[in-house]
Amino acid sequence: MTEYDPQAGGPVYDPQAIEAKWQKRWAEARVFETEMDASKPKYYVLEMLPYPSGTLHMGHMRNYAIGDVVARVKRMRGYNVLHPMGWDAFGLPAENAAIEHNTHPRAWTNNNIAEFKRVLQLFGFSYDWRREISTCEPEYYRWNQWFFLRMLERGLAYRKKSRVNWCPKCATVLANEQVVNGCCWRHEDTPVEAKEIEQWFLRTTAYADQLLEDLKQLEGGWPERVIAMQRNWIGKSQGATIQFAVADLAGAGTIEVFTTRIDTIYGASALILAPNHPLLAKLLAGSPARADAEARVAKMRQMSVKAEDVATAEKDGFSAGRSAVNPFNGAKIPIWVGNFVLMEYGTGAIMAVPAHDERDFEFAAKYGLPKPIVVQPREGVPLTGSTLEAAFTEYGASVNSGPYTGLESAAAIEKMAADAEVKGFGKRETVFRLKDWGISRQRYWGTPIPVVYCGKDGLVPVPEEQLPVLLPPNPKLTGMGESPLAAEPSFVNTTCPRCGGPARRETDTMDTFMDSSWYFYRYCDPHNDKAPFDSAKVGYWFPIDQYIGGITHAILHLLYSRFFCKVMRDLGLIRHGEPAARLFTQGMVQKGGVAMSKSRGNVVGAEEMARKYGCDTGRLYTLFAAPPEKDLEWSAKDIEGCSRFLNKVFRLVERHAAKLQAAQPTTDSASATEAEKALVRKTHQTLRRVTQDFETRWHFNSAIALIMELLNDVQAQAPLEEKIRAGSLKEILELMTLMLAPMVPHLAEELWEMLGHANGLRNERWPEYDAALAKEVEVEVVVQVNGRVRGRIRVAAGLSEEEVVARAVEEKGVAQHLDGKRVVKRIVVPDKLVNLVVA
RNA sequence: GCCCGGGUGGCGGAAUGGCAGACGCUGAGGACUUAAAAUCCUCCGGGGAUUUUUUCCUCAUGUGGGUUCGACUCCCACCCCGGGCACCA
Repeated sequence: MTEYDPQAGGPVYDPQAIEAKWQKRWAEARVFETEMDASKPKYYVLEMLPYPSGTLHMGHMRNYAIGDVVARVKRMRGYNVLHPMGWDAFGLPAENAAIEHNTHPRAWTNNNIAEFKRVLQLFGFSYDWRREISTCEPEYYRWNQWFFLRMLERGLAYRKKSRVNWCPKCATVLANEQVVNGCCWRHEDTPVEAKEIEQWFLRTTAYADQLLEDLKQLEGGWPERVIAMQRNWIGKSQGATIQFAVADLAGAGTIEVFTTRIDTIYGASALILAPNHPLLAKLLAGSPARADAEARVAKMRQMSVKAEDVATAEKDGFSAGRSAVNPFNGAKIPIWVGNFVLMEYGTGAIMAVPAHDERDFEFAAKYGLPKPIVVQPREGVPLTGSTLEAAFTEYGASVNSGPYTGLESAAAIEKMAADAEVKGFGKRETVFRLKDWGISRQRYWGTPIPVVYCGKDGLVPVPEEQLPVLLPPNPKLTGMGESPLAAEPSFVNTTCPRCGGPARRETDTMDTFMDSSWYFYRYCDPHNDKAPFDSAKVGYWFPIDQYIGGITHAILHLLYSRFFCKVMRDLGLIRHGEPAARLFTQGMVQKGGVAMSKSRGNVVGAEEMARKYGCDTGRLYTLFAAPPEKDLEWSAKDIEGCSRFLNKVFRLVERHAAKLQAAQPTTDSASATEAEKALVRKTHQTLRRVTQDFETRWHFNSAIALIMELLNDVQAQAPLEEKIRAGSLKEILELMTLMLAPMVPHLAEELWEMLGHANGLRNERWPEYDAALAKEVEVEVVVQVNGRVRGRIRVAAGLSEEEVVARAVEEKGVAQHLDGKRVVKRIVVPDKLVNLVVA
């Protein structure tokens, strides 16, 4: 590794040689392989598993660098650390790439995995590679199928028709993300249609309340915004459902309406149904407006289901020609159909209260419906029908509301809901925004859904002993039409497990979020072929102590994982109710203001950086350039600075190492010079603050800055060998090395060896700072007059208040500002500051 | 519209009620060198005064108020930027 540098007269820092050397030693000594060990506290640190997509760039690298620092610090702290890595290997990009390059998704995926793994290993991340998993392997996905069957047994998996985005040219379902400006992403002139097709769903709504409630357990451990986003997504509303009888139509029954503002029901001037409301056909039967109405409904149904299109669409509606009866006062109100009423939420019908709801106001204004006022603001100008310019949606006092007139809104809601229950035309209800999780995908590269359809027995689950249902090896992939599995007769045609007769397999595959919902349990027991995992092993390692990943997964992956966790707990497989005690969402690495990604073509390859500067420098850069939770803009110049720093550290140690190898580190300061004492003090102060930054704040950027400062202080003491005795210098350099070890592990190992240690860092513990050595003997105290800095004095640490003030008032700049004035108050912060308040 | 973040030099950022701008980058000047690279040293928020390589004053952390001896930090209101959800009844 050591080339001779004629200028410096010694070996130069050669990161590639050092890194290869230590990675080889770590592998030989199996340093990062972990087993259960009851004698140590456990620590499970995990970075979200990557989708292997080609180039491993600095954005990926940052994520793993953060996790690796945590893993290495915890090891130095004496924890038994589980730190695994695997591959989220199924998914659409592999299938599209396979079509484009005329290859097989498996070949494409495995190439990418090999590439990712090679680069991760080049960076020396401290993974236990024996635990590696790949979700596209049958040994893994058979357990997706197993979980699916367990959910099917419990009624948590079911089939239903649902409204989806449909491209008529592709003849397939599109994800919301694949709808661009209302059209198919591949056929930009083809509007996406809303279509109802049969799909598999997982009943996430069965856990809506728990998913919401348990967020409280995560407070403090998860970022607030992730908790807020999940709460938002689950969207709990409490209210009441009210039954409105249909007037003048025998046998039409009642229309159910959900409302959170039952107190405004006396102001309802219409009922509005969703265009696909099941009762609509009955209401329109025999009506003269029927043909026209059906055409309008058909048009409304074609509207895109994309959220922002729906939100901005103009309100549209028509009268159904019928009326309903307000159960509170018997008033007849007309029934309308409106495009803004969603069948998917609540009951698919609303009561329109134009005076007290913005949407209803807009609808009523367009169609000339009355806007009776039934709530008045508690203060300010009362509302009148002629001056009402916008809906008043706040709480106030009920008016024109029969027996409830005069009640405050909250009291009216309570009383009216209770009365509705007593009288039997309504009940209190809680509604969630969360929908069941649609998992069917008409794609090849995913887990086959393990059910068959038999002409005689109907839907039959594949028996557990027949798992895995394997993907057919050589599919015809076109990216069009239904699932590629449907075109494989050898896959589709099977026998019914129940009657032995001919049957068809389900040809849809599972959403790949299934794969990533439970992968972290598999790491605990990756080669189990009898069960997804051994509960005892998971019991030892779980919950994940620290989960690290991008904010992009704040809802989908993390919500599905939480759902799986609760289902698994109810299946008796695990005992905990939340998968991860702490979550950290790191910022993205950007270039040109946008996240690095292959599709944008703005990636800076991690390998390229490792070749140019060494992987330790690459790691240090991502840790130093910004606090880990913030986005960071890639800078080629800043990484140069990090490289300079590590070079300086290397040269410093290299220059003195030979003389220090035999020395004993010493903390004896009796005969030390002032410079030496100051440097030892600085070292221990740095250690104290770096320890804090690692343990409690994760301010790696500040920790690195502190070590840089220490290095600058050491270098300011030239010539070092004259000013600092060998024992002290060794102590200083060793502590510096240990502090750097979690962030630049290869260089730290090399420095440690240069300092005379033969056994590497693997058994070294994180050092404790020495409070006595860190203590300042002399401090600079700031002197303020009326809160403004007027001078600084150097005094012995711990000097009494009286003495400090006595010294302070003598200070030239201070005295000048005190001249002729009376000190009315003085504030003394020991060893820090004096503030004299003068009148 | 609702819910989260966030606004500090030329740039990334530091400072968790006590010296605003640590540390790094960029830039300027210098040393070494035949030269370059590397390395090392000095300076680097604005305005002003001054006895001008000195000493000091003053303004400055999105804006305006407030609390406090003291506010980048806490409170209130507003502006701007980023993200999430969005006819959710």
